[in-house]
Amino acid sequence: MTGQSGRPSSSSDQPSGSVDGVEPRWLSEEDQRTWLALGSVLLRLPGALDAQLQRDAGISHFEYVVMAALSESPERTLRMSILAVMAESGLPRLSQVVTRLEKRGWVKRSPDPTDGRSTLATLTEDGWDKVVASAPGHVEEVRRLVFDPLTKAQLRQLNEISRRVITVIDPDDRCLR
Amino acid sequence: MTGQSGRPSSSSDQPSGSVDGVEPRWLSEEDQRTWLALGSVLLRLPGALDAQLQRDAGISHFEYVVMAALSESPERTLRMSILAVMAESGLPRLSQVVTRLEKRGWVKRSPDPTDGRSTLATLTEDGWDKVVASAPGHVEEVRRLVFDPLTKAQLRQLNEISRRVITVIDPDDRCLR
DNA sequence: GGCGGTTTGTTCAACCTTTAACCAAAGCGT
DNA sequence: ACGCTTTGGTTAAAGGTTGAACAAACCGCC
Repeated sequence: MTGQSGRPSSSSDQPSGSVDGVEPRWLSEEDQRTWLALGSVLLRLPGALDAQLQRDAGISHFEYVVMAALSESPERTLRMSILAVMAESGLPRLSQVVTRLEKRGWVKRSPDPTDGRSTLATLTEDGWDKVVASAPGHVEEVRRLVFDPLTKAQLRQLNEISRRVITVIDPDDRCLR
Repeated sequence: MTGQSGRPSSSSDQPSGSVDGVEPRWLSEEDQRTWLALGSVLLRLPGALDAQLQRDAGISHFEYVVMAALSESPERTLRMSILAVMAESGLPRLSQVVTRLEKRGWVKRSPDPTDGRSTLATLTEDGWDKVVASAPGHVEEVRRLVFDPLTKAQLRQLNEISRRVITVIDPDDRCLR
């Protein structure tokens, strides 16, 4: 119930005599149901993904994303700022996660020779093994929760729907390529 | 980039000679793009909603949901445990948020006369005013980010898609009614 | 070459969430 | 009525995230 947009069932219901000038366009019954369902997905899908990785691999989804991004980069290395963009997180958050991963021996930091300000994060051999070991289970879960229950047509729609929503939230986004 | 399922571009790529027996079914190129886009929505839509409410009303999305749920209940009152289910949160989280809302004068607690264990949360007059004041802006944002950019057909699909995903995550869910 | 302004990254503090422990009241069998 | 278990809720501690402040290095311009 993230959604349903909590329109209090006021006494002055549908009529257009609002206090502040314009009467808000409330959601229709059907739209409310849609919003309710979407809200639930928004709230639970990330949790479910996290749970699987935590359970089977002992890492958070975010940690996985960071290591996965490194694993696909040349030299398995990325600058912190680039990595932050790819992981859709701020620098502080990334910095602490990398510290955590470094302590576990999966990532190591090194100064960038070409730019004294920036740091390079590199996935270690152990880190690569960790990603390889974790990926199948994670992919399987993604497939089970999202791709298997939907038809091909729905997946195409889901792609287009997501794309449109993102465009509104952040018009200049790298996710659209 | 929550998603893309971080399949490390291994040297042993598509072939089915896996170490642990079964080769995972990787995602197709197109599915990866879909997953990437969905991941971005999962990550940013909640943030965008929170941002709007924080900016315009000074409350979090969760606080709004709690108050909205109360505003639609008889007597504007709900038992904590029921409210927790409706807000899709655990009791501890709810308890602290209600404490916060109580301090702001928007909610008050009272013991349940019919059951000495449980507590009733009631939306005060001020709380009701707060919800009424916040709702239009929130609904407008939901509409702007999700409903306006999508076609009627896409909204129907989105409803069905969400429903299916939730069913897999949590087969016995009250959201389906 | 040196000075201001900007980028990059880390650290610190405040806040929120989650997990576990805890207490009080209710149900329930004897 | 007495214990035992279950349910409802709060509290305490631990972990993670966000925002502000800070240090270091680069860049452009004089």
